[in-house]
Amino acid sequence: MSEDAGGERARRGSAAIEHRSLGQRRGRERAPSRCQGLHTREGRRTMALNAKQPFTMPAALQEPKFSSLHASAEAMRRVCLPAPQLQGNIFGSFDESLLARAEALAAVDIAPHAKGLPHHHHHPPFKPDAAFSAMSGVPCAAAALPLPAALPHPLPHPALDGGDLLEHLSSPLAVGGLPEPLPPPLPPAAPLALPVGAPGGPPPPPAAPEVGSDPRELEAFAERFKQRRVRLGVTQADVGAALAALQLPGVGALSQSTICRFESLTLSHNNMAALRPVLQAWLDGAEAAHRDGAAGPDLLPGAERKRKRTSIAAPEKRSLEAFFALQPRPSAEKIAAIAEKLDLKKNVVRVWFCNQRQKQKRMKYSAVH
DNA sequence: ATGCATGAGTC
DNA sequence: ACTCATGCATA
Repeated sequence: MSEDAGGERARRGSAAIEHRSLGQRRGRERAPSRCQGLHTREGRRTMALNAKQPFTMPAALQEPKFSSLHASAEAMRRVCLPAPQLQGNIFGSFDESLLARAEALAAVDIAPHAKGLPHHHHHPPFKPDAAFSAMSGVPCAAAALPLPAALPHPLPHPALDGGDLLEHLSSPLAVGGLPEPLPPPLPPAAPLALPVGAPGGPPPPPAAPEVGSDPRELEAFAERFKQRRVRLGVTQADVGAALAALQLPGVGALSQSTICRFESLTLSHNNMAALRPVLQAWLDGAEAAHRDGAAGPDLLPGAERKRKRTSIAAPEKRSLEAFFALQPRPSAEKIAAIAEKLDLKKNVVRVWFCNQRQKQKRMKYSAVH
């Protein structure tokens, strides 16, 4: 988080907004439940290049794999989770108990973490692929997992052990890969706009679906990608913006955030797999252009800032984490109760839980082999 | 690099 | 109301 973090920020402010693309809209606008002071935005491009896209992707990129993989994962989850929460029964119907319990846990959490470090956070040692079973409490036999995933202990049983519940942080960082040592030279030029018809025939048909979705492979690619990007002297934001120039069907620009997450493997497995071919394509083009001596980029700065970000204070956050350990998927009622207890908007709490769940499904350390 | 958020697509 | 892919704002 250093090499480009600094210089990269504050460059462009307009890249991908406004794209409202191709008849994707549905008449489904859910009632915005009394907009509770939610920040609004104007237009957005909202087209996931993931699955379920009516329009087509280039043959090379179009892999039913995504949609089906996605689908099966979802299906699995549904099949595996119907079991009602165990704890819920244990503690009876008293939300009070649950809340009190979690609060107690949160209170006991004497924050022994080094606050000074930019890296806070203690993630429960969730194995990415174990998330599914871990969440149900009743693991549904890893039988059908699309990935080689039979993982051991999902998670210490939540409710019964407040002490270390939030504490343990065994970080078995899988360092498996030993990618090429970082190349020393670093030419300044930054070729961004690649010719649509990339010369030199670098169209590597990622034909084999398995290849693209192998966690190990993705991890290696992400690392390689980053190194080569840096080598080209291109920032994450630049890459995201340049993606639009590729003009791949269904692929517009991406944000610095997404590129960053790709490189750090903090995206879902599906997302990683879907993005890989795209970034591969950009890389190929960029390097080719670089060889041919390309012109510098011309990014136009300027943009207006707006939306304010609500931030949840540490104590509240600790409580939320405790609640989450007890119940990753609280009912609306519980969410409301929690929100009231912590004096947060219900929606904020709801979103927090959603994001938390999403976090668990991320790839990080996917050297599960 | 990440936290909180939006929106489409689903269930 | 949830999941997923994404992004703005910010530490």
